[in-house]
Amino acid sequence: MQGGPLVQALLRVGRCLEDKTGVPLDSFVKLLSKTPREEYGDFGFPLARFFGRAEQVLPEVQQCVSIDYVSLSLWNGFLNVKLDERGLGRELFELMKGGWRPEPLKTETPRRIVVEHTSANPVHPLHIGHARNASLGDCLARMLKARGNDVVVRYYVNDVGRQVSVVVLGFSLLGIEPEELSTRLGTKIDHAIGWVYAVTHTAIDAVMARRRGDQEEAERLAAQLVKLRERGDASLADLIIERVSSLENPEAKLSEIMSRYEAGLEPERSKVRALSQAALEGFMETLGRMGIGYDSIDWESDVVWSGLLAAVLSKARESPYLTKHKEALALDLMRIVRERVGEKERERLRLPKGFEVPPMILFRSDGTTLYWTRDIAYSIYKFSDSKADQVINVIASEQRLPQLQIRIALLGLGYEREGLNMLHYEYEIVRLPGRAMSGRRGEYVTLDELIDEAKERAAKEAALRNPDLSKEELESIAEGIAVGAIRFSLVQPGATKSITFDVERVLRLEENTGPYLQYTHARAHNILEKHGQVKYELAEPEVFSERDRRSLLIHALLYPMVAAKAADELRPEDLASYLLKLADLFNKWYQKDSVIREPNAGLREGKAAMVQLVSQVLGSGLSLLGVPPLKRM
RNA sequence: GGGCCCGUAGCUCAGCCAGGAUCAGAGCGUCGGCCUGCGGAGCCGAAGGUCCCGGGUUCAAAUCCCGGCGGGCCCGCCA
Repeated sequence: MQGGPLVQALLRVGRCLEDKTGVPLDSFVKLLSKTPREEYGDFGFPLARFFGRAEQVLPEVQQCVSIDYVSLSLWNGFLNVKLDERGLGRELFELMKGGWRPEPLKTETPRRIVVEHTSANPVHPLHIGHARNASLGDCLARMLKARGNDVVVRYYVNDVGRQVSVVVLGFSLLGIEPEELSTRLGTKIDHAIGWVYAVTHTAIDAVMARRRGDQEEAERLAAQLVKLRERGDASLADLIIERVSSLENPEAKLSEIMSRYEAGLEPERSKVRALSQAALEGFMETLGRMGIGYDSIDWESDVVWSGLLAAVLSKARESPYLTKHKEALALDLMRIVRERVGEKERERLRLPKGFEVPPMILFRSDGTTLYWTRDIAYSIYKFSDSKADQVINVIASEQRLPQLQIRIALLGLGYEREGLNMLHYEYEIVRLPGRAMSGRRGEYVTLDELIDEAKERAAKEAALRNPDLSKEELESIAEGIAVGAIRFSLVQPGATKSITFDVERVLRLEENTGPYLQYTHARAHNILEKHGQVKYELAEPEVFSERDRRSLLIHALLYPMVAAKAADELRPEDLASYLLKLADLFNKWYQKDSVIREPNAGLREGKAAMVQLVSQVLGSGLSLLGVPPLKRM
């Protein structure tokens, strides 16, 4: 029985209601909520808003539902659903005996969905900002998959463009390989690359600032270089700075590397690839620790070299929307909007009314392409390669404009389906106190450091509580707590909230955190461990007459619907708050009622079944959030 | 200047999209309790708020509309 006894019952009510009153099931599910007062029943739906003559049809609906543990009533325009906990319990025990487990309700309209996330540039280590992207993206993918969709997770390696060229230039000025530097600095390779990137980038900017006479800026950058110098190898930093300063035209150097790479010429072709690959391996190691993986790694350079980009560009050249902007070839997006975008499209594109869309420049004057140009081609590829109905791009909201431009460009170039079904899942970036993080200045808190710090704290705490644990067990538990704490803290606030990074907050282990949920799960698991196999046939539904157990039961049984809704609405934060509430109810009950010391066998097995249910819900929900559901901690 | 996001307890935030039935909530912090009970990463209690401000719509507004104010982001031949 999909959804379990409660969700099935509620859906039956919804369907009958749709049948008898025409109120869509969707609206019912959307607006159904817990009642504020017990005497109204358990769930309420504001029926009067949709249907005036409720009194007349109520008996019909009731009869249509015909589930003995469900009764309906009307109050103040609300249709209230009251559950009989004994009937619900009886049904639950029966299901559990048959091996039923709570899981998100499967969708009736499965789609093929691509989720592209993280896609950090291979020029600096992953930092806490990327972690938010990765955590959100991975969580969306998990939820959508569990909902029954066919999900393909992709990572886009941005190895074409200016940024990678900066690192390549930096290494060639140093005359050493990334591996060597990594060894010399004693850091992961992506950290070493990030250091070279920051030093080179800042050195170039400083030189340029000085040359154009911006003394103030030059001094600021010089100060930054001092910091960077201390953080790595001072003599190597000096070498980069010195050689950058002696370059006649650093920009021309970068431009040369870029265009040769785009053209696929050696040695740039091997060099840039190798460097990106090295950084990527560092990323995957970190993401692997976080429990995050991909179905496909897509290289931006492949989009260029495979001819995909050329095909799109030739379309663009023949397009009626081709124009010139500041001497460069561009797409006249405003004209596309005027000619191709109606009210419906405007909404799908999320284009604000009256918004002036700037033209999209397709090429730099040195002939190389811009990232958004390549992104048009890649977008088409994501749809075609995965035969996707929808593509979700998890990208910071600061990129809203270019993302919108890409959607409009797709529309204008004849890729209407792609343009309209591409969703920019926006999230606010993580800020450091007082400032944004900056890869090119080397200002960031790396994810590796954060995990290690969290792990250390967790290990201390876990060792205190579990002196019997082996080193290996402790290690893996601490890692689980660290990952749980970090991921939960990044996914729990709504994606539109900007987060100011605060180590203390992220690593907290108390209520309203990932570890709190993990702890609750471990407690539940512990009871079951001590209790042994649940004997469902002995379980007495009467056990749920007690208030706290009753609310726990009802809340836990709602899980399949909550998880389904969170998935459809792409709102992991809703799942997070639901789980917190469940944990609260569980812990409150736990405090004053014992399972294994319950003398009455019927009640004991009933409670055990309830704990089993809660533990399964927590286990499933935590997995969807990417928080490891630990059994001990 | 234009577009978008955010503004709720000292702090971090939920509720707003789909206005209602004790809707003013949670956590942190503060203060006070609970360790001979299945794990105290827990539980119980107290203090703490003009829901940024001003209008409007409505029988009803934290929620919708308009106008302000404060903070953030974007408006680059960077990504």
